[in-house]
Amino acid sequence: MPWDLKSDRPIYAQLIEQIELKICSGVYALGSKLPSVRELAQEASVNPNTMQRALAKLEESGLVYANRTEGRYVTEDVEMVRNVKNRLAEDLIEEFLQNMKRLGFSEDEIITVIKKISGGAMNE
Amino acid sequence: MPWDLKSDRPIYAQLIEQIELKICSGVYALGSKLPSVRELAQEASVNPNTMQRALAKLEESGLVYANRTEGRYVTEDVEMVRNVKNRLAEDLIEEFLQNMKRLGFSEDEIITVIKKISGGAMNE
DNA sequence: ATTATTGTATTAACCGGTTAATACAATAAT
DNA sequence: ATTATTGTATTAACCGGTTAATACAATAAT
Repeated sequence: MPWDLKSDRPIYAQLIEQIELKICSGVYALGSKLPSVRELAQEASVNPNTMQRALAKLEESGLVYANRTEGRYVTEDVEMVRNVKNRLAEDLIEEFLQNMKRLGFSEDEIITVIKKISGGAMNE
Repeated sequence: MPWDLKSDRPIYAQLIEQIELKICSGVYALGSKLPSVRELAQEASVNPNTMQRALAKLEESGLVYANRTEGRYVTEDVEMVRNVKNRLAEDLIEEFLQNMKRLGFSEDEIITVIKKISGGAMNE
């Protein structure tokens, strides 16, 4: 899974999202050790400072924690990860519905169209 | 409908989207005259240059056109607007599905959750 | 003991989007 | 004819995110 960063938004914010996603989806398991700042930065092709900034924010929110010279770990708090996952999902859904409605789609139409597309060639 | 611009992405890009939305949803009707650059800029609380930039881009794509000193108009091309609307909807859906899947939701789960939320207190 | 790797911090340069101020030609409105 | 409004253009300043280079203390690995 590539990091696919777009240039139309601050990179550090995108990094936060991507890491949250990886934690929620299990790519980075609960309690597991994260790659080092420098490794992650190289992986994502960004400056270590930028990655550091993203990680610091994630630390604020409690999703990861750092042991000074040992490395960084994903929280063991299952509840917290579940909450983050739910929050992310709700945000995605609300924003999506809002935009579709602005485009002039009704809720029924939205569901119909999603079924059609998600059944189709979407999967890659 | 306010312009609700966020600071985490280039404003001109957001302006383009918002104007596209307003055209697709009929707030700015086909062939109708748009407010002047200065008016629009004031409405959206941005610098006229920034609004001008967004409009210039929309002009490139053909969705609006300018008559030098007369003002700016929405295209009369129904087909074009329909296409834009479909493209915007598809983009929204694809991005949404992609993100939800990354979070670990299956297509069935997505539809279930959308039904639940869209039936609920979403509407404002 | 020495070395390599960890997170962390600092400073300066860079870069693109945004604002600000201003000007101009064309023309609709008066 | 004069005036106001239109889109358009230009230049400089500003600002926040990003990069770059570098350094440091702590400690795991050797």
